[in-house]
Amino acid sequence: MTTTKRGRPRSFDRDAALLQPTLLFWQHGYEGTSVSDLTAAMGISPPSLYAAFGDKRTLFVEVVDRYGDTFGAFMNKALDDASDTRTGFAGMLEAAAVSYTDPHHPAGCLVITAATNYSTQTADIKEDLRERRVANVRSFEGRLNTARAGGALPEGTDTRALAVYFAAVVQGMSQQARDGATTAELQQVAEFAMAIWPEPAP
Amino acid sequence: MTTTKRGRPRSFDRDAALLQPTLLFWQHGYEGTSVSDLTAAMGISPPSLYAAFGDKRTLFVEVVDRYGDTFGAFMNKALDDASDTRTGFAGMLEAAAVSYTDPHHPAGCLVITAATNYSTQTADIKEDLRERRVANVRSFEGRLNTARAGGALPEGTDTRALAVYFAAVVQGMSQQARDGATTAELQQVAEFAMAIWPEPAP
DNA sequence: CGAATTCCATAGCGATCGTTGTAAAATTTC
DNA sequence: GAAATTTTACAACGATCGCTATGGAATTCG
Repeated sequence: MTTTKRGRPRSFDRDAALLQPTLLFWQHGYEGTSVSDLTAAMGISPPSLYAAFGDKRTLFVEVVDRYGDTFGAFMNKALDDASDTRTGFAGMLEAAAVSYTDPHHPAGCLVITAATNYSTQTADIKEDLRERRVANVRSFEGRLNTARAGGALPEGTDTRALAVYFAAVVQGMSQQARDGATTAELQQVAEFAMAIWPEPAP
Repeated sequence: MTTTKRGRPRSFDRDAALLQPTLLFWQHGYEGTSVSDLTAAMGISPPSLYAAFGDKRTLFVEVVDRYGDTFGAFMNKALDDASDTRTGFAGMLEAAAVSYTDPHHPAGCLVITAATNYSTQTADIKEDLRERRVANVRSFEGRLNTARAGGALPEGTDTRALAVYFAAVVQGMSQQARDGATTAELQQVAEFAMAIWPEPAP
């Protein structure tokens, strides 16, 4: 028994409209993007934005969540799909090199760059993104632990340090992409970074 | 024939007063730091700040210049002081691990983080910092070229890619420091990163 | 001393920030 | 068609932004 929704219908596709805020927050960050910028890019008025998405913070969090499921999904996908942990990390770095320099969207990673500058009022936003990055490092560490337990890494491997290393490389690639590095340059960086991986036991 | 300056003397030490803006911009970034934040931390009123330092942009640029000569000087110092290029880069990464996690000042590097989020009005500020980072990559590349010419690196070494790699590692370490990585963890990252260096000819 | 000069704090400028009150427009229900 | 409901655009809210006009306080010169 579903009845059609009453009242004036929304004049825009809520889901499709999320793309513009994503691109703006990605390029300029949370504080660098004003509500006026958002409404202008989306072609709607402020009350429509607030009715559909809540306030600026709520919209931002929804954008970040969605980013993780779309533009940012390559990371876990590469790690999950690989046959072994080593090629998983190698594929993840390679995918980052391509994604971070894709000309169809802003350079780098939204989660890394969108809230590095923050006033006192927006400290919770930067904290939200920080926690996501920290969780990602821990995810790396977990995968490396599994690999070590399975014999794919030497017993004494410091998986924590290795996880921080890979996270740093990814974040450095994001920064380099924003500074103008090319896809080929970042692919070289990705390849260089894998030199750290301990030789597989023969 | 120097005559004493007339008029009411300045009530604060201009040079010493620069530290507070440095720490604020370092922690919160250009747009995340308001003039009100600055004057409150410096203990002076807005007209005093504008008379002594010009507008917010001018103050920021002076802060960045000064940062390069003080907190950020470790980088070129480590590279310059080393006996060979390899230990130079190793020492630079090691110094970054220590400096970026020094509890006496904000984590990470001001040049990397202080203007990643920017509105249309402050695009020139982010561009200024970007150019400084790009210049730094080129400086890396120049040092690596010298090393290759001197036989310290194999003839076929892609020094450009290697420079981008080291820049990415440094920037990733800065990000990790801001996210809470410890000195020891970053020192491990620095050590890992040097695994890329080609074996010296015997 | 008075005059000139320089810096100080108060207070407020216009612009923009994120957000919302109001009322008209557009739809479904009855 | 009338009532109910939801979205729309216009306009404006208080707060904060970067910045400055004004006038008093503190110093040196003559």
